[in-house]
Amino acid sequence: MDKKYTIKDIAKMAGVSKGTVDRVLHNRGKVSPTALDKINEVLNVINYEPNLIARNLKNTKVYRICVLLPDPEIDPYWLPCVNGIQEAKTEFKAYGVVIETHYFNPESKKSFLNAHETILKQSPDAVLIAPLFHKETLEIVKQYDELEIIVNTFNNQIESESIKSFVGQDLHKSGRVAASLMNLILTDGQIAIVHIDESVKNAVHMQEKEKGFRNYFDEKKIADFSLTTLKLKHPNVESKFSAFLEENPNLKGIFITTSKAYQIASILAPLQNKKIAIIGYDLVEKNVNFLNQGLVHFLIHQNQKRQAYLGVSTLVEHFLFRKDIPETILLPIDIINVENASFYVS
Amino acid sequence: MDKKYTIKDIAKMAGVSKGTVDRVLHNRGKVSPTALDKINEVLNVINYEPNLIARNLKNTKVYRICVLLPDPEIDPYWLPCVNGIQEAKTEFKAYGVVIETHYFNPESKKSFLNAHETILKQSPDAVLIAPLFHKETLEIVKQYDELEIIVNTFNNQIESESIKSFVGQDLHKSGRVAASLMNLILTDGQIAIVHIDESVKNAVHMQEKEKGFRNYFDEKKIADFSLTTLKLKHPNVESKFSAFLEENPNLKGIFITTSKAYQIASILAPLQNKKIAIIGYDLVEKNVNFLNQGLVHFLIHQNQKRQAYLGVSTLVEHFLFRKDIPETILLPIDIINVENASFYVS
DNA sequence: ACTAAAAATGTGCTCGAACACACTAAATTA
DNA sequence: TAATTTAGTGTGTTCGAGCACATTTTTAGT
Repeated sequence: MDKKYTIKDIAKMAGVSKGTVDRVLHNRGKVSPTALDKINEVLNVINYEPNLIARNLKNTKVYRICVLLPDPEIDPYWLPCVNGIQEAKTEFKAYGVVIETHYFNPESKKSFLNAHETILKQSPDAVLIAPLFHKETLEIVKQYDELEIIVNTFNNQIESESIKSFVGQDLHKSGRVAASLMNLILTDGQIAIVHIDESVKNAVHMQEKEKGFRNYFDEKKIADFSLTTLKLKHPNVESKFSAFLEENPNLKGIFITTSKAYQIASILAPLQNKKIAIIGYDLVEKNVNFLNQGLVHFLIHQNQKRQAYLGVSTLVEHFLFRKDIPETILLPIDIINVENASFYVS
Repeated sequence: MDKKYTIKDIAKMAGVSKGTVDRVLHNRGKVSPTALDKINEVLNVINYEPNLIARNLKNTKVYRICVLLPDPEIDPYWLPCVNGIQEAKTEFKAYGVVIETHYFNPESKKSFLNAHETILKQSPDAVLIAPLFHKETLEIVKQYDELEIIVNTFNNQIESESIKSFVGQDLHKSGRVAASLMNLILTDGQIAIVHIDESVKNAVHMQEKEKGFRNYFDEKKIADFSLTTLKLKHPNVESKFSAFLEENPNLKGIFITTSKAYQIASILAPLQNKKIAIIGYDLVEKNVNFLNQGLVHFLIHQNQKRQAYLGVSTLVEHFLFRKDIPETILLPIDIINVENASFYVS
C-alpha cells in the first residue's frame, strides 16, 4: 500500500502507453472513453502520487521571487527578515529558485515606489512585500496583478483582492497579551501606552495593539488602572517623555507598541527611585540588553524572521509542489522575559 | 555568478568528458595528473553545486526511519509527536523516505525492549527514540551502533557516544522560567514543587526542572518564599494532595513539573476561597481548559511536535542532502497564558 | 471505396548526477 | 616483439515526469 507507482506502472496496468496516462492525468484531451475508463479504473485502485523530484528535474524554469522590505540599516527591526530570506534562499537554490531582496527607506514612499519599479524590471514570478504604505501598496499591487505576478504580504496586513497571502500576527491579541502581563506585574495605578515612531507609517499597527491592550482591561472591568496614550516622535522622544514623567509622578507601567522600548528604558535607567514596569516589542539588541538589566520586564516577539521565511517558502512550495498558498498565517505571540530570551535570539 | 553549472559544463570547460569530472568530484581514482589539474582549475573558478534533485532522482534507495515513542493513548503528552512525525512523513515521502512509528508502554521497560526488537527486524537506516529508560536505552543504542544504525533522541537527554543527536529543551532553564513567572504572580509565601507521575521514569526530567526552579529563588536571594517538594503518584494523587493542602493552609503557589497540572487544578477548582497560583507544563487539552478558566496561570510549552519533527527531519536531510546532524537542538521555552494559548495548540 | 482530415495512441527525448561498461593508449611481462 | 595487464578516458543508460512529435486508427466526405 505504500508502494510508489510511476506513470509507467499505470500504463502497464491499464494496457496503454505512458503518453495516454499522461494525457488523462493532466486532462489534455484526445483520449478515447475506453482508454479513459481503463486508466481511471487503475487510478481508483492505486494511489498515484507523482514523483516531485522527477517533475522538478525536468522543469528547468527559474522561478524569480522578489522581496520588498525596509532597509534594515535604517530600522534594525527588519534585520531578522534578512536571515529568514537567506535561509529560504539557500534551501531552495537547488530547485532553481532565485530570491532577490530590494530595500526601501521606511520613511519614504518615493523610495518604496522606486524599489517597486526596479522589481518590475526583473519581471518576477512573485513578490513578497512588507506593505508599510497603504495607498501606495494598493497601487503597486494592482500593477502586479495585471502582470499576473503573485503578491504575498507580511508584517502589515492590507486588504486587497490582489493579495494572495498574509503572514503576521494578530495585533489586537498581542496587545491583549501585553495587557495580561502588565496586569500581572501591577495591581493598580497609571499605565502609559506609548507609541514611538519616526513617522506615521505604523499607525494602524500601533493602534491595533493599543486597542487590544485597552480591550483587556475594559473586559476585566478593573477600575484600578488608568490608561494614558502618549505619542512620541523623533527627535523629541526624550524631552517629551521626560516632561510626561514629571507630569505623571505616579506612573506605574509603560507599554511601548513599537520596537523602541529601549529608548524609554534608557531614559528611565538613571532614575533609580522609579519602579516602572516596561513591556515592549521585539528582540532587537538594545531591547534585550535592557531585558537582561531588569529594566524591561517583558518583550513580545513578533518573529519577523519566520514571517519572512514563511512568506517566501509558501510561494516556492506553490511553484514547485503546487501547494495552495494559505490566505493567512498568524504566528504565535511569543512572551519573552529575561529567562527565556536567549532561545529566541537568532 | 549565480549561474548553475552542471557536470557537463565543467567537462566542456576543462576539455574532458563528464566521466572524468565525475571521478574527480567523488575522487574515485583513475585520473591523470593533467586532467586533474585542468578540472581543479575550473572548479576553483566556478562554484559547482550538484543538483540535489537530479542526485535524488537517480538514488532509488528507500530510507527507513523508525520512531520509538510512548503510546499516546496511555499518555496524551506524546500525542503532538505523532503529528510532527506525520508532517515529516508526508513532506519526505516523495524522496523515498519511509517513516514507521512504534509505540511502547511508558510504564513498561519490557514493552520498550519489545518494540526495539520489532524495529531491529525492519533493519532501518536510523531510529529516533524517546529514551525514557536510561539503562535500557544504553543497551539498545549499543546494538544499533553495532549495526551502523544512526540513533537520534528527543525529549529526554541521555549521554552516550553512540547517540548522534538530541532534540529537546534545557530543563534547568525551563524551571527557572517557571520560577520567574511565579515570582511575578506572588511576592511571598509558600510554594510547592509538585512531581506527579505514574512511575519514576521521568525522575531526571522532574529533578532538573526543580533544580532550575529553586536555583532561581536562591540566586535572587528572596527569603520571602519557602519551597516545599511534594511527590505524588497515581492513585493517591488526590488524597495525598488534599492532605498536603490541609497541612499547609498558607500555600500560595504550585509548580507542577509534569503535564499533569490539571489533576491539581481539578482538586482546587471547588475550593473557591483558595487563591493559589498554578504553573505547569504542556498544552494538553485538560491543562488548556483550566488555563481558560483562570485556574492555571501559566503553562510552559515543550513543543513536542516540533521536537519529533526535527528529530526526523535532521535524519532525512542527512541522508538526502548529506547535511550534518546537529549534536544538540534546544528548542525555545515558550511561555503560555490564556491570551496566547490558542496560537500554540495544534 | 477511397481519400483526407481528425482523433487517438505510442515513441522518444530531455532534465543532471551517478555509475557501469566499453574503449584507447601506455606499461609491463613473457 | 607479441601478449596482456592497467591506467586513463569516454560513452551510454538509468531514475520519472512531461511534452513534442511520429504513427496508427477512426471518422467524415466525396
